[in-house]
Amino acid sequence: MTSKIKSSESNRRALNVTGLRATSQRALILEVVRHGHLDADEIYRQARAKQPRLSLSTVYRTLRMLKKLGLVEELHFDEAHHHYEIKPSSEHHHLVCLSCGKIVEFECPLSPKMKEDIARKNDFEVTGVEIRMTGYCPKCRQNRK
Amino acid sequence: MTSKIKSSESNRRALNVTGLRATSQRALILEVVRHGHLDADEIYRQARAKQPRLSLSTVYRTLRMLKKLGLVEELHFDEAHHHYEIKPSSEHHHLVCLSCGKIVEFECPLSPKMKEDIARKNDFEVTGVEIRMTGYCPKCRQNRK
DNA sequence: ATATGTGCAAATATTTTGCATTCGA
DNA sequence: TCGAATGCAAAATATTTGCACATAT
Repeated sequence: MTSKIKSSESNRRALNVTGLRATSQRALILEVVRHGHLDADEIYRQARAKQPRLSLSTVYRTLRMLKKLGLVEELHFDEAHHHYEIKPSSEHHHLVCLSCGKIVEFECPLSPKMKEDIARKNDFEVTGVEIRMTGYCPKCRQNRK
Repeated sequence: MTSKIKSSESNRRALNVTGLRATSQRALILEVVRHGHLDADEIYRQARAKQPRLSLSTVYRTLRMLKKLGLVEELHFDEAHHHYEIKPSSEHHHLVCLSCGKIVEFECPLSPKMKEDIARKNDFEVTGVEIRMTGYCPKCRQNRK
């Protein structure tokens, strides 16, 4: 298991590379985002447990910047707000349980082929692919019965 | 070209089938949604041109209901709000130009295979698939040069 | 006639911004 | 030191709700 100190240092390093100031807030937010597919408010709540004076504005500002830097990705699920995750090294997609909200990531070997296919057919330069599937996880299917 | 009267009647019929009241507002909103991938505010503005007393609440309420009935689908693009479209008879997906916002629909022959594959691997019952690609349309690529 | 739907205004939720103060480099 | 980042409060944007009145069936 990665120690807190180690990942905190790695977050700081990640920030330094960008030329931006490595503040405790940014390192903390980055650390929280590592833990899952969270929305701004959840990130805020979790982060405030460690740094009570943190403001929600800072969370939003930091997420926007991390997104622009390509360190985190913004996900668009059913809700009116966004979710965030650390930008995955390899492209991956999401399977969302409509009953419990659980999010499972999956890889899609067919994706590159699909991307190329669609790009050619529509004469687009395709820069991103996002696949979202919805359905019911094993646990929720069982509870229904 | 479909006449206004004809499509208005067909909208009314679509509503009657559901057991709900076919009000002029609902028929109008359904009619506007037919025209493209619009967000609530655009639908409101276009609809108000024909029915100035229409309220934005009614637009939201109607969209929510049409969604629940399965007549329209909610799309999740980059923005903080939603877009809506008439529920397509065959599954289709979206290609969004990051420069001009143009939305192109596409079919994905690989989708059923992919769906089955992911469902099996994750033991999910998959009910929906949404593929969103982003990139640059031919026109915008040309303007850049 | 009556339950359902609408408009309006106000509430709620989400995200952004202005500005005085604080803090990292 | 000094420009960049933060916190706070207020604004902007998106969506929902309560209630009196209107309307489809």
